[in-house]
Amino acid sequence: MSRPTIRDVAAAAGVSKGTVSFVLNGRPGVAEETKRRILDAARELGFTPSHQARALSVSRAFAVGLVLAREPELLGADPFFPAFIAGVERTLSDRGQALVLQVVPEDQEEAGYRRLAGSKRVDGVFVLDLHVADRRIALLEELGMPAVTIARPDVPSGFPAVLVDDRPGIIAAVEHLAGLGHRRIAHVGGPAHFLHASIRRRAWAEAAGEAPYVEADFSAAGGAQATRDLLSSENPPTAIVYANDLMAIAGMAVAQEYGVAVPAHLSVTGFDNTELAGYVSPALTSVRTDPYLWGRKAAEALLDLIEGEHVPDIPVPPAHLVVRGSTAPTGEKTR
Amino acid sequence: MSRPTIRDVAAAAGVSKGTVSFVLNGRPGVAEETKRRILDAARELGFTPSHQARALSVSRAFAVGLVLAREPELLGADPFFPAFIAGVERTLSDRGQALVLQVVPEDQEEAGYRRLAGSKRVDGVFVLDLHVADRRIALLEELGMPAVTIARPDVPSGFPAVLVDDRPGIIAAVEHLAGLGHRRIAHVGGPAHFLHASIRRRAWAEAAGEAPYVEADFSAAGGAQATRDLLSSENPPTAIVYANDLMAIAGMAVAQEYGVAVPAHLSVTGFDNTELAGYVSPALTSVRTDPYLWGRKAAEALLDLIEGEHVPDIPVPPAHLVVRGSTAPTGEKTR
DNA sequence: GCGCCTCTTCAAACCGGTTTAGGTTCGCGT
DNA sequence: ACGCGAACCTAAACCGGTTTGAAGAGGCGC
Repeated sequence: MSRPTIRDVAAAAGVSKGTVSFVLNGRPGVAEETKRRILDAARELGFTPSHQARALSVSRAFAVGLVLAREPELLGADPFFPAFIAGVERTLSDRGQALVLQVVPEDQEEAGYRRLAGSKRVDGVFVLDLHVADRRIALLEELGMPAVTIARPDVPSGFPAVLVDDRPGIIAAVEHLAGLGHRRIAHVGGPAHFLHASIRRRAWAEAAGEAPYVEADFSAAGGAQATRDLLSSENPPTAIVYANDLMAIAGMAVAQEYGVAVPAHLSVTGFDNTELAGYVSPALTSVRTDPYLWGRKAAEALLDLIEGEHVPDIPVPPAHLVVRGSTAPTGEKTR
Repeated sequence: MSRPTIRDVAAAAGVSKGTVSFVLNGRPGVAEETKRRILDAARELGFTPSHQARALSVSRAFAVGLVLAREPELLGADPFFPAFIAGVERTLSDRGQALVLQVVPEDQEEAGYRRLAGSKRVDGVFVLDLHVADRRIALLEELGMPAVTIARPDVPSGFPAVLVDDRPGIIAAVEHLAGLGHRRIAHVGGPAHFLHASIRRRAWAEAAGEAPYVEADFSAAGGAQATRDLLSSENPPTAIVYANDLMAIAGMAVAQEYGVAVPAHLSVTGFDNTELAGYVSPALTSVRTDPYLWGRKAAEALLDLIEGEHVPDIPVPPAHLVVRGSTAPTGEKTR
């Protein structure tokens, strides 16, 4: 026999479908005795409401969407997504919702959102990796799709946002280096069109003053190349603040290759505080972020928004510097 | 105005809902002229069929599920999932299906599958990280849920499987090391209850003969600890074959800390060939796998299976050794 | 005994598709 | 002129829930 339907439960309990529906949704107006009979019958039959049928009648998908617009290889290296997704899921599964993923090539992000919205597969979406003037915001507004973004303070996004502030982390890194005597503190950033990359860069620029900047792409290869550029320049920096750990680790390898000792001749900081940061040599000073928490918060906000509540922006604790062995005073010529 | 329904299209084209449905699904028996009129009307109105309604009437979810049972932190470090998921998505989006993710604590994996199956949210699932005697197989059979596994040759899983053979990669690594003169080639493996970990271990054991083995957990911390154990043992190995890159990289850092030069005094190999492998110092010799491809193949198999086709197991090209700087002849006492 | 109110339950409509069992219409053979 | 089959299309049932309007039952005051 196939799965029991609400009709079977109704028949077993000797009532109508409507009454069963009322009981199962905890609505008032059903006699205690009847309620009990229905619940017993439902348990007896092992009834689980059909998600599809419910979705159709209340026109909700009971799912939210996430569009990942990165090349597969890069995705694998980025510790952000899995942690963020885990956080999202944490909230969603508590609330009986599902997460629908959509991985698309970087240039087809809009199509991804359209697809999710067009077929009403999801009730809302997350918007990650905000761009500087992000077209997705307008698109989603046009589609009437609820959304929550991971945004930065002072950059209105038009939707409720989890406000992540990268600046304190970057500033802490720069100040930590400055405190160690560094004066030429370079920065290897991410693609400038990403809001987070540009904000990290700006924070660095304000704290570090005049110093070399290289734009890379968050990949190890990009970090390595950027480091080569910096180290082979006329007046190489004594410290480099990287926009993520991956580039920083690749950068340390390049330094080694160039015979530049870390941290004796070059101090290095990362960003993300990936697990590996603590297990490379020297261990990487990095900025700790908490994508798992962001995921949880973002999902809560999105679900509330979908249910029609008014959702304010949600600030999360600022990033925090974790000092390890890759940073040291300048001039220390040990080794 | 809200989204147009099939009824609106029918009215606009002056036909019945049924006819519209026929045309939109490309079924024969509709006059060319009518077909054209209907398609025009649909385009005109910007009609997109409601996924929910279709799902209800044909009782399909048009989605497949993936249960990730790992702790969030570990998830972030594992390059496998994102790449696998990207591959899956590649196939799915071509075929109009969606991917529903479910992230659960490691001990609640079964509940995750039950949840996906119970509400008919998905038409099929992937089973990853097979265990040695995996209870999920029986569970899914009981639930009547189509599934595709990522399995290993000679280990029947009861469902169609993408057959990934890790052995050639491990054997190549060991033979490469043996060819360089190594005789004590240790292995740092993953948790023994994972099929892939136990198979890698067995392949290593057969190729390397008597040599130290340490079980770790695929994490950097675990890899570091295992390496400490090996290096501080009475008769330390001259080479270590790690079951993944993360542990290998952490291991290299430990070696450095112990004053054991890689590759001069210790050769090291990883597994996965993550991007970072090429950008640490020395660059890590590793075994290249292709989770993106596995994802694509697995998704194709799963969709075919759901449509009732008979699906054979799918072998994929074996893993391949990528030699880099972390391996060198024994006895080379350079530096 | 009657009207009225409250409490409980039911039947039916609805969500937006797919599918099936019939109708029409038309051309054609005889 | 008639019967018949093919081609085309429609109406209605169905998927499995939710929601609404109304009906029935019982209790109360007068």
